[in-house]
Amino acid sequence: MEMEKCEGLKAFFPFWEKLTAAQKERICRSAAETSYPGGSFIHRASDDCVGVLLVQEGQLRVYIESEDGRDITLFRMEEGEACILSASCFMQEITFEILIDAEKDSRVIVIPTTVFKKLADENIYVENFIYKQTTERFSDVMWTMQQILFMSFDRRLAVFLIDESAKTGKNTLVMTHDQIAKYTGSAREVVSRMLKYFEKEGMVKLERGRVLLMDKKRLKELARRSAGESGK
Amino acid sequence: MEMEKCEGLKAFFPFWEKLTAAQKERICRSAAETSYPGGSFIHRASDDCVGVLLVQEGQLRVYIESEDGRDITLFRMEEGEACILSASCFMQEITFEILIDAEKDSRVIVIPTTVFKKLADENIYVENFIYKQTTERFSDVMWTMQQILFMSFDRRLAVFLIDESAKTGKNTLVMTHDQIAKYTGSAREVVSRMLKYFEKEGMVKLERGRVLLMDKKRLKELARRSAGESGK
DNA sequence: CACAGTTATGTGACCAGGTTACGGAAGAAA
DNA sequence: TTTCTTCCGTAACCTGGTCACATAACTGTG
Repeated sequence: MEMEKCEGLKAFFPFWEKLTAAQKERICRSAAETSYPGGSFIHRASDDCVGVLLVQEGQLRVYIESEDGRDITLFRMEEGEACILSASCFMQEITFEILIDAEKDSRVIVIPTTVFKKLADENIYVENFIYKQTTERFSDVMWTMQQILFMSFDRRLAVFLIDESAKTGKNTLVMTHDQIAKYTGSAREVVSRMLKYFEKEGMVKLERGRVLLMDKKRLKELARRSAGESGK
Repeated sequence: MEMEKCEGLKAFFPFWEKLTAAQKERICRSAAETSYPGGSFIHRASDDCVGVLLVQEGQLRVYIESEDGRDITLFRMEEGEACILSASCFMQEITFEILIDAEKDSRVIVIPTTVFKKLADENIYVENFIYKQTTERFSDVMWTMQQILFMSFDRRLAVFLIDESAKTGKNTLVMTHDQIAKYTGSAREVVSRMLKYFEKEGMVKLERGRVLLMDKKRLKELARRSAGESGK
């Protein structure tokens, strides 16, 4: 059992072979599997700092929050990904606060911050892995920011619908306007307004809790179109 | 001479003592000092990828650009700082494009990307330094993004004026509305509009190419005020 | 100094999209 | 059914970014 869990860890950690037997043992014994129901709150850096999260199943949403409670999704984590930022409290280099929700029912292996910190202090390869991962997330965040800062909302929404459809392999997206707003860094009303317009144009069909993509070709065009071009 | 240059490098690189003599020699010989006049363009990741920049004197502006030419300042680099992102092309983890300008006349030591990449491949401490630095920049960028995404513009501008005054130690900021717009991620007209309002309220005085802070106390209040509070 | 050229600023009109404040419809629970 | 909850629709409004153009302040030149 224990051995099996350890085998699982290997896939997440390229530094695995650089660890001593004792270190492997330590990380292995501290790793605990936890389940979070969809919609539940997992983490706020400043209070708990849960530790490194290894997503076994489900999906997490990593976001930032303003003083007055608005939030913006930085990126999402899926099965097979390791989230280091949830242990950001032990990196002095990280000075911003991130929050994490479970979006779907999720099963996650948690390695406590303290254990991971000790490992990072002992082993440069572990430390390096952490910062390298963080750099990858940096790129994800920059992608998101460029979307929000530079793209008009119609295009951004089209990009989102197309991406989501590609990811799930389906033409029916099961999500609320509110969720879409969070993913696209907008507001629910704005999403509703634009989706209504898309529907009027025949590109989508709306149902409660669902968006059906009716004309992916046109949506893709809209998504591709550079900022300057007209709607013609 | 050569030795002196090397001594200078030490201060930038905490991994210095982990290098072999040959490695020190290599980095030292490849390091070249270049001067850029204020306002000049230094770097675009996709074309040149100059390498690691060590700012000896002056100030650089690191920014991203949209397809239609709008740009947003991510952070600025000052004397004594090392810019790794200008060598981002050798990190696969970095997938976004950054650009760099000299803001003031600047003197910079450039270490070519190839040399640094080789070093990073050979020495885990060098690689680790790179990713750690990048993580620091990540934090800078998140600070900027939170300002842009969450703060109302009057507050953001007040924060900028106060910060700038603290940094230079003067109450007269020598910069144009256009520059301020770039730093605050806004547009020139918007800056002019708001500065005019600040002037009407007696908080600043405007001259061509200058902003004089007349009532720092009120500006600080404005900067501190959380999103929800009123102007009262 | 007169003049042109360049850079910096001022301003009104407009527009996209975020915010507020509702009302109403679709499901779920009782 | 009735009630509750979640989700969606919509109008009015506000902020701030965009566009178009005017004006003012410096700079260099003859």
